[in-house]
This record gives sequence, C-alpha cells and structure tokens, in this order.
Amino acid sequence: MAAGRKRSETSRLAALAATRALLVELGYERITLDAIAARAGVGRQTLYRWWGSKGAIVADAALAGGVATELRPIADSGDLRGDLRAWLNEWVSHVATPEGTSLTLALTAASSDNQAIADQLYERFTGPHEEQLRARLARAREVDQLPADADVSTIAAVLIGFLLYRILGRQRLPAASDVDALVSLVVRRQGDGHGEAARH
Amino acid sequence: MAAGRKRSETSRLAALAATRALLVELGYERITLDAIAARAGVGRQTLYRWWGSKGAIVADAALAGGVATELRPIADSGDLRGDLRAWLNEWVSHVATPEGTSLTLALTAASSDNQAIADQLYERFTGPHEEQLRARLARAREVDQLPADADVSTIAAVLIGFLLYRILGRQRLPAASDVDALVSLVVRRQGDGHGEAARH
Amino acid sequence: MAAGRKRSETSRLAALAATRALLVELGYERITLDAIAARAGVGRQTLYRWWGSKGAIVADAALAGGVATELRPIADSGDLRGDLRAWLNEWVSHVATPEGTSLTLALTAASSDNQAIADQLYERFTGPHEEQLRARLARAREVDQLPADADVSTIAAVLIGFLLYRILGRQRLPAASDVDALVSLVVRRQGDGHGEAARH
Amino acid sequence: MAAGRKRSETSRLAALAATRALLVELGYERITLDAIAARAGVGRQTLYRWWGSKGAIVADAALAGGVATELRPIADSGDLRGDLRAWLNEWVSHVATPEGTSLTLALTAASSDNQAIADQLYERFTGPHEEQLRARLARAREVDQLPADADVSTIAAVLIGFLLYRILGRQRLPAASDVDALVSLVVRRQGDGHGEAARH
DNA sequence: AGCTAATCGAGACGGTACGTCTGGTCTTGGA
DNA sequence: TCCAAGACCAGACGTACCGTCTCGATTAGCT
Repeated sequence: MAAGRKRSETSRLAALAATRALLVELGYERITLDAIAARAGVGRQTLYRWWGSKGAIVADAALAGGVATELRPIADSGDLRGDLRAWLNEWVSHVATPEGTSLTLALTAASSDNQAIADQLYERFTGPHEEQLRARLARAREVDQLPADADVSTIAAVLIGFLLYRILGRQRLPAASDVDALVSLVVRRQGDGHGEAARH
Repeated sequence: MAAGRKRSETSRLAALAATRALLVELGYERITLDAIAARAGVGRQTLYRWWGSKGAIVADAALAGGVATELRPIADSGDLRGDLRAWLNEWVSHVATPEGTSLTLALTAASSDNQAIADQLYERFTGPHEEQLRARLARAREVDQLPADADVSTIAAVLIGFLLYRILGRQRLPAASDVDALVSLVVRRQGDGHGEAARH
Repeated sequence: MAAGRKRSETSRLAALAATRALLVELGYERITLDAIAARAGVGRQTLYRWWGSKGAIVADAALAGGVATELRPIADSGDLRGDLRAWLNEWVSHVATPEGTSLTLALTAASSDNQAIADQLYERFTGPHEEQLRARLARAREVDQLPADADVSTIAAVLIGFLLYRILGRQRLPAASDVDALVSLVVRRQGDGHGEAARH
Repeated sequence: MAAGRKRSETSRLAALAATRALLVELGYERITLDAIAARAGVGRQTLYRWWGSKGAIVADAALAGGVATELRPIADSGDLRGDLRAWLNEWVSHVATPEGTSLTLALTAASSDNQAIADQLYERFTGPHEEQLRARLARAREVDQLPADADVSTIAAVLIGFLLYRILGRQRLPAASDVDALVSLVVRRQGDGHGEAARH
C-alpha cells in the first residue's frame, strides 16, 4: 500500500494567487484556465485535478484569502448604531478597492452562472456574515437597544441588500453619510415611539 | 446608390425570442450565438450585424419584452404601505417564475461581466424603477405619510436591495409576511417618532 | 436554399504543403496538427473538417503531390529488361531524396497505425503501380519476352517487395548494379531454358 | 558502500508480457506507458528506469520472446527448393496469427518512427535471418543447386521483400501456391539456362 | 542485527497535443 | 442591400499521456 506524492501546497497557493490576480485584471468571463496555469507556473491538469472547473477555482480563490478572510467581526461596544456604522463602513472601504470590486463582481458572475458556487458562497461567506449580524442585533434587542418585536432577520437582510445593490450598481459606492442614513432608517433609538404611540 | 433590402422585423423578433428561451434553459454563460441563430432560423451574421456581441443581444432580449416591460407602475391609492406591499409582491411573483429567475440571473451575470450591459441595465431597467419608487415615496412625504425628513433615496435602495439579495441568494423567495416586515421596518406609520427626538 | 461559403482551395493546398514539409522535418509520429495548422496559416478546425484525423491528412499530403504523382508510367520500348531497369532506377532516385525517404517512412508508419490509411495507400498508390507493372509484364509475355507460363503477379510483387525492403531497411539504397541483378534474376531472356528443358 | 535492492525480474517479465499483449490489442501508436504499467502491475518509473522510452520497451518486448525467438533455422535437407518453401511457409503461418500480424505491424511502425529501433530490429532480427538465408543459398550454390554466378544476396532480399510486401499490404497473406511460384521464380533447377548464354 | 542504499508501486507534478466547441468574420447565392 | 448558410481563423475547453519527481514501503548486501 504505497503512498504516492503529496499534493503540492506551493502549487495550490500559486494557483489561488494567480486566479485572484487575473480576476482583478480580467474579470470572471475573460479569465482562462490556461492563463491561471501559466501565471501560477502550474500544469493545467493540476487545476482540474483539485478544482475541476473554472467556477470552483474562482470561488475558492475569492473566498480563501480574497474577500472573506480579512473581515473583522462586528464589534459589540454597547452602541449598536456605532457598531453597525463601523462594520458597514469597513465593508465599503474593503469593497471600494479595485481588488475588492473585481472579486465581488467575479463572485456574482460565478454565482449567477453556477448554483454550486452560489451555495458555496452562501455557506462560506454570506451566511456567516448574515448570522453574525443577526446575533449582534439580537444582543442589542436583549439590552433594549432594539424594540422587543424587532425583526432581526429583516434588518440584517436589508443591511446586506443595500450594500449589494450599491456594489452591483457600480454607479457610486455609499459614502459615510449614506451609511448613517441607512442605519438611522432601520435602527431607531430605543425609546423612540414605535407603533401608534405619541402623535406630534 | 440603391437602397437594398429592409431589415427583417421577423428575424429581429425571432432572435430576441430565441435568446430569451435559451437564456431560461441555459443561463447566460452557457448560451451560444450558434444556438440562438439556429433556434431563431436566422443567420449568425444577422445577429452580429444588428447587435454586435453576445452581451448586447442578451441585454436587449432580457429587457425588451422579458423582465421589464410587464411591470406595472406603482399604484397611488393614498395608502403608501399598501401600495408598496402590492408592488413588492407583484415583483416577487414575477421573479418567482422559472423564466423570471433565469432572466434575472442572466442579467446579473451579464452585468458582472460587462460594464456596458450594466449601464444599459441601469438606464433601461433599474434606474426607472428606482426613480418611480422615489417619486411615490416623495408624494407620500408630501401628504405626511412619511416624515418630512425621510430619506426617500435610502428607502428606495433598501427596498430594491432587499429584493436583490433574496433573488440572488436563491435560498428562498420572500413570502408576503417578509414583505410586510420589510415595509413595516422602513415605512412607519406617520406619527411614529423619527429622528433624534426623545430620550438621550 | 442558401449555399454557404465554398471550401477554400488556398487553405487546402497550404495544409497539404505544410504537412509535407513537416513530415520531412519531423516524421509521422512527431508531427502535430497544431503545427500543421500554424505553418499553413489555417484554423485547426479546418483540418478536422476536411480530413478528420492526422492519419488522413498525412496520407492525402503524401499521396497528392508528394510521392505518387511525379512517377512516370513504365515505358514500353520493346526492351522489357531495359524498361524495368529504368523504372526501378527512377524509383530509387525518387526515394533517395530526403523528402522521398521521409514521406515513404511516414506512409509506412501511418499504414501500420491505421487500416484505413493502408487501404487508401494501396488503392491510390501501390495498387496502380502494381497493376501497371503487371500490365507491362503481360505485354512482354505476349511478344515472347517472357515465357508463356511466367507468373506476372509474382514477378511484380517481387520487384516491389525488393524496393520496399531496401527502403525500410534504410541501410543502403540499391545501386544500379543491384537493380541489374534483380532484373536479371526475375526476367530471363526469352529463349533461356525455363522448366525442365535443356540439360547441361 | 552498500548494494541496495536488486532489479526485480518479476517486474521485468510482467512489463514485457503486458507490452506484447497491449501491442496485439492496440498497436504501436495507441499503446501507452500508463497502460503497460497498469496491466503489468508495475510502477511507471520502473519502465523508464530500465528501458527509457516507449520505443525501447516495445522493441524489447517484440523481439524478446515475441516474433523472433520461435523461428527455426532453415533446414538443409539437400533440397533447396523444398527447404525454402518450408521456411517461407513457416514464416507465413507464424505471421498469419493475430499476434504475429500485430507485432509485425507494431515493429514496422516503431521502425518508421525511430531509427534506433530500426537498427535494433535489423541487428537482432532481420539481419540474422537474411544472413541465415544467404548462408543456405551459398551452400546450395556449392553443391550446384544454384548456378555458380547466382547472386545470393539478391535472392535473399527478394524472398524477404516479397514476404514484407504481402504482410504490410494486409490484403491477403501468401498461400502455399504463392510460395511455390516465388521459389520457382528465383531458384530455377540447376541446368536451367541462366545468364546471357543462348539466343541474342 | 542494524545500517545503508537502491528498488518497488503509487501517484502528483509541469507540459504538450488532442479533438471539440465557440466567437467573431467573410463569402456565396438567392430574394 | 439584406438574408440563411456555412466555411474561415483564432483560441479556450476538458482529457489523455509524456517524462520527471516525490513518497513511504520493501529488499538486499555490508558492517
């Protein structure tokens, strides 16, 4: 029962780095497995051996060390609105880089193209972030920074959806004031009337 | 200088219909100009003559008669929340069809791929809808269904972003109750406190 | 009922010429359809469209304008031995060129590899030559330059087999004296005893 | 200086046997070192260690125990024509088997491809047989079964070339009557006129 | 008995060529 | 001048082999 040669970690990392670089330069559609292999100094068969398709390697490259890993957890300073603003602004500044924009667009294209990638993206990236957001909102609700009947899932979806719309629209990324307006819209100060209460 | 034969309207419509059909069956990445030409009974050169690229014909097909045109304007019954719920639900039911989902995903992929398509999409589709939404919200603000300082742009972006997130996530389309929660979150009954007013 | 573009004669000839050139340079095994296409300035698909395989194009290239077409018919001067010697010597000098040797070896390799090529080679090349040889021998028999019971098929096969053996052996091509010996062996002067006749 | 492990004779024989089997099944061009290694249950590196190339292993497999070794020497019963007929017929029946045909074609292809194989083939196989033939013919000449001026080299080449032509042609292997005609053509009964003797 | 070194089967590596498919262009003959 | 058909060049696709390079596991001779 012989072992055979081990998978080359060098090749794996070179392939992912080359993919990220080419994704930034060319975008998902114009990228080529030939180009990735050439840039990484790796055989084409090696890419097929370990990833099997362009979509898979792109997803892995974008998620492993690309977009996802540098994101910080949402702070819990006790100030929900401040924490959300900080988190959203960090996101925006992260995506505002050319690399961030390219990788995000590439992931969107790959997800639209391939259900498996979409699932992986959700499982490894979107889902954890959404869950983190819901957890932070739930904690805020417990300390009465949100009304007891606040719908944390809807709030989380609205925050992420807003970012998504602005990124994909590529017209203009949200400024700090846009983030302020967003947070103010969906998270009112506790003690603000909610429901039919105090007429003005 | 002879005038020559006129452009064949039959061919144009057949090409667009074939593109839509194949988009639904295959998605943006897997579609082929050969396949469009064959299904439409049209020469391949004819597609290049009038559209010039795969992206252009896909965008035209999806926008002209595909996703966009069947949408109704937002009603103005005087009841903002009801009107928004109706509009959002109509949108959801429109996208919930297989054809609607496929065309939306195809447009997303094409937009991620190609800035020109993204611009066209915004100009002919997203922009008008957002503008319509802002106009409806502004009218509501005038009749005091929204606070005077409400940020209609942010509200509009949030509503669209929420839909976008749910569609692209492909986990599950929003139910009527999700739409209710969304509308309740961003459009409070007039008289609700809004702004920095009360407690500190 | 439209016609479509005609097959490009330019491309066809360029492909065959490039194949011959590369066959001489590289030999059958080391030749590449990529290389043929590149040298001919022709798309690779065009080669597959019209020939379908490396073997087919090699056979066509070697037969059409390569080895076969320049061969003269066997003369009929009335002198069988002289005519055969001339024909054999012409053959040897033809094959003795680098191009002739390479093409012959390539055809042999291709025939060993592929029955279809072997059949085509026989039908378009070997067969006609053998038939021509048989016809010349039969005419000689009619004018009593060969015995009435001479087996023209065997003689023809022996002449061709001798050449084949010397060419494939690649040790040394037959000289004029070898050709003389061969002709003397298989074609005796009429009037020479044949059979049990004149004991010595 | 320790010695290390010895070469595995088991592996060597398994490799040669697998090569012969695959040569029969697939032919020279379609054979694969992967396939040989897999069938022999041998590592690929072992093949390269001991033979170094596909051509080398194929030549070794075909010559060692394949085509060559089973051939008997030419008998010397005193009857030259009978001995030649027996030898040729044995050859034909040997090659007429599927295995014999495949191995012969494989050797031809390999020789056309590779000069080193061609040389080895001549040295280990064709050469010895031709030499054996020449020796038998020379002995016959000494006992006056051939004319004193008979060219034994040409006769030997003619006999081998005839076989080669029939085998490679693959149209039909020579029957016993063809062998008779061949022998009668090149070996006339002593006492037959030979040379420029009689008529002018 | 332990050491040392060459061998073994297995299998990943960087490459090259395969045969196919598509993109975008050009040509043909008919309307 | 447009159209359907279809050949053209270019180049990416995913697969199959090549010849090389690790791996860990056997074998031996030499100490």
